[in-house]
Amino acid sequence: MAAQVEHLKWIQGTNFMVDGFNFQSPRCRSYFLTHFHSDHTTGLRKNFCGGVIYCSEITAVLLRKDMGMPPERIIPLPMDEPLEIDGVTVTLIDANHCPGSCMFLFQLPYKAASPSSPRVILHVGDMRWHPRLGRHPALRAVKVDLLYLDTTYASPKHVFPCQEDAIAEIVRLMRKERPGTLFVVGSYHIGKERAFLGAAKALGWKVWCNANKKKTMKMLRLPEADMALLTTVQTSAQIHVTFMGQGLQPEALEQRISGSKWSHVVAFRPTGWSFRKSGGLDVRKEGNVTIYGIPYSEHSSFLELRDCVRTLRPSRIIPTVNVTNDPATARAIVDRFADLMDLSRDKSRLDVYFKPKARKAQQRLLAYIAASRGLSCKRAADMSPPAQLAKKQLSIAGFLKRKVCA
DNA sequence: GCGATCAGCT
DNA sequence: CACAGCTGATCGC
Repeated sequence: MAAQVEHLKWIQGTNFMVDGFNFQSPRCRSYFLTHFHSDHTTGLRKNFCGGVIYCSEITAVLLRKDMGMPPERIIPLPMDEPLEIDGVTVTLIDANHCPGSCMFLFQLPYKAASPSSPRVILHVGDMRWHPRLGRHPALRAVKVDLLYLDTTYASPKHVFPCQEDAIAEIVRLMRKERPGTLFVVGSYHIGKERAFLGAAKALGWKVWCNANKKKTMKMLRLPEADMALLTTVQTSAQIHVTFMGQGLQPEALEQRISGSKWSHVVAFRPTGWSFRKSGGLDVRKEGNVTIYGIPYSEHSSFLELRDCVRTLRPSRIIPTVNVTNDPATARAIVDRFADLMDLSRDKSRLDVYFKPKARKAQQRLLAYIAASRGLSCKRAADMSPPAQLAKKQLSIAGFLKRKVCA
């Protein structure tokens, strides 16, 4: 979850906001949306009037047809084409996260930036890094000063295979099942499409999804051949697509095959969190229901993050995910992350912010910082009671920044 | 009472 | 724990 913290949304030195629709300001008339997931559209409604919204063409279709936003507020931008907005050169680069997702590369004019402030800024939104991104002409042409990074898996324990291998694993598991088995693949409103389409393609099977999901998928400009795999007639498909939440509960799966021609149901939960270091399968069996966790991820693994940072060599990084967590995660970002990413401490800095109203997490983070920087826990706890922390957001953020980056 | 926001859960 | 997104509680009007 991208934390709802204003510092992570403003692009420094500009009047631009990225995925920050809940932070309206007269200073900002230009909003940028990286992709159409609800935690990035927080504060955005169809009658949003904070300013114009720049996004990819696919995201623009979703804003119009799925959210019902009037087209005149939306400015769809093509990928890979530098354009000037308010004197800043903006380039959209595919973020390899979900359909329509993009990163924004901002290049500020020299005159606007003071020598110490960043001139080249990359906000990745949510991203799955791939070595090919390091060869992208727009990225090769610049030296990134400031990188807003999707640090969802910013710890060395998060290793998982590429998507192709994760899909191959789904296919292998489907092939070895007995006849009469229905397969169910979990999905989000947008996302995980390659997991079920890839498996269906490999096996030559049809995919059922409900009418809503099909309607959404029509907006994603998927290849004709992929769309042809879809059917809304349940009995003609051996693979069903369902929402990752309730749809993958054993009771819901049981329900799905009760009274049907299927005797068993095997479901797949495609998420990076399901990776097992032991190499063993993440599997849950209950009667005629089997649920596999598949390490199919739409965020970068730790090694991919490291490759990203080593390729781009940014002067500074602002983590946008996982900044609200417990002491162990804070340590991962502040210490281990910096070490393993091979950043030189004098030239690079990691800014750590926290969610103003995440009271428990906030207190734990303060306690951790106090402990690790030689302050007493008591002192940190005494600084402000939780209710006042929200009001003191700026000064506390400053405190954290000084302490963590010292 | 309503919409917005948030913690908690999966 | 996190993902994305739902639910129910709480806040402000």
